[in-house]
Amino acid sequence: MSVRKALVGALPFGGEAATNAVSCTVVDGEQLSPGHTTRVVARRIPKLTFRFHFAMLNHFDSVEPAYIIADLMNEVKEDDCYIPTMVAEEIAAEHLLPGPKIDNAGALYFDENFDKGLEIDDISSIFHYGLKSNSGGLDSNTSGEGKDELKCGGFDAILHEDEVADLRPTIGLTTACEDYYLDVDFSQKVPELDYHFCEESDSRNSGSESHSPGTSNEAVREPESYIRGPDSPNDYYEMTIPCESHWSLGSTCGSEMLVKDKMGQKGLATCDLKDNVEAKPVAGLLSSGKPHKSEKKINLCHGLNPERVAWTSARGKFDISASLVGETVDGDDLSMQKVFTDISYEVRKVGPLLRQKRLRKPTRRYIEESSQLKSQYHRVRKDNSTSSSKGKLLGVRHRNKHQHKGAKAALLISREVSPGRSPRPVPFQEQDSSMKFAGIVGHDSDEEYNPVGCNYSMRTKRGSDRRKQNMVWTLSEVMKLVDGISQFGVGKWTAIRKTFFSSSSYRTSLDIRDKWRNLLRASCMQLKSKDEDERTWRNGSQPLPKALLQRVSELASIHPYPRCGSKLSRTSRRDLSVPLSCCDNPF
DNA sequence: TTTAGGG
DNA sequence: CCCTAAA
Repeated sequence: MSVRKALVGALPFGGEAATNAVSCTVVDGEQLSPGHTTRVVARRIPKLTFRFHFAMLNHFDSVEPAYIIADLMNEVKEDDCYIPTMVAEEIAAEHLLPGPKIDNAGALYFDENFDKGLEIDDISSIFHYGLKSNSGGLDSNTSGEGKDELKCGGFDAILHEDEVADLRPTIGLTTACEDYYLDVDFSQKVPELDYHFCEESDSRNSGSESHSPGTSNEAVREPESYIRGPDSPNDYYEMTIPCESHWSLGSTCGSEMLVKDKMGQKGLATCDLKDNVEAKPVAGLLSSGKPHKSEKKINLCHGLNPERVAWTSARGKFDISASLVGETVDGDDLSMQKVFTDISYEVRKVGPLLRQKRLRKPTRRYIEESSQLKSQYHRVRKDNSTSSSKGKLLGVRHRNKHQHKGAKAALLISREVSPGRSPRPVPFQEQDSSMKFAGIVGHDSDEEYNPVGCNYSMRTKRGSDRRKQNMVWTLSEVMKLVDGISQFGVGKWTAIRKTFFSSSSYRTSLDIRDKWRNLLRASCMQLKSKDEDERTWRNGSQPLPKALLQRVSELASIHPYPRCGSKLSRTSRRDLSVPLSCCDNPF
């Protein structure tokens, strides 16, 4: 049996990818890394199918996608197994098959016949221009014969149907999926799933109607697509895309190229298999139905960023089948929206991830920013609910908060919904100094605090929305802090937070500790200058009651702050003209 | 992950 | 309020 090699795509391990005609399910848990091989199960599925892990989308450093260069057999039968070869070499565009036309600038053009190749009858030609397994370069042989470099010795390790079914549940298993459909009736979901196509692949695939957009098969599909966040970040999901993918990216890794979808819309795309994928549609590249007037920019990165991209491929090039951007909503919740607006797909919760990696909790800043974006996003959705959902593009910008190692990636998602609407997230209405008095009301109702509301202040610098929050400490909060100190002592900030600030999620243990340190200085200062306590509250805040500060001093003597010596006293000496060391032993 | 220290 | 180091 002749074995041909084709690029299957980039997968998270444990994932599933598909070419246009053959889906490839990674069935073992080996981490896909360059040079490694893994078993996949090939199926004929007239869809682009891949499975992905939501943690990829949700967390910064969870799963590194891998890239599969699969060796496809000449004639792939259903449930055939083959061994893909993992390669890491770049794929040169000039080695691509003549299917897409390549000009001297490296631009790839896909004409109308491009999608014809999706038909199963043409699979031999699809994968004819495969990749050499060892070199990673494309086999430029055009004789029509594939290489036999990879024997089918792995067939003795063929997984059977039931084993595969563990990874690929049927459509009936959609109970968990329902939670992830947003704002759309469930009846609108796409009923077709890969297993259905598997069973009738031969008959369906031979006809062109199942591969042409706008046909009856396509007409029933719900164009609106979105992905809802997971209830558990360790779950992974399956996304099925009909193979009527309208556009494809070339395979030149690391270089920019011009791509053109079948609708004739062009775009710039940059592919870097290791680091990122960037697609800059020039004019409606990602929206074949309605070209966009304004340019859209989409950055799709994996690695440290929550934006992910999944690939499928055919004919030795990459086809970006879906592009996802992440947006944390509340904590670990996540909301996704695909970049494609003209291809319907659905996301199903499949099951737990094969291998769990360490997850990093999104930073508070990230959560706040994303929730901000979400609120804006929903407003935008509402405003545009009557208009076509097509054409929505996500401009994704990510930035690193610092250039340090570890790169805490914070994500800025700017959405362009219609020309003229600002793509930038609108910060909360900036609060003036009046809010600083709002908290000093004396009643003990911190639950009435709305962290995103009137008491939330955000300092925004032009261009870069730094989320700085100035949550004014209310008197009741200070009292609760004092109570916490008296109960737990100094240093048990988490216990204090959980006990006394459980309703104030915006008060972290670090905030509490910082406040205590400030209270120490304040109480110390008050003791030093008893008669001019008002002067020091020049910042607009009202002074704390002397009794409270007195109690702070008492608690400071009982629970001395650790190492209250050098630096803190120096700053307090500078700022408040009072050495903090006086608080160590006020009595 | 929490705490301490410093800015 | 932020950041990092250290535990």
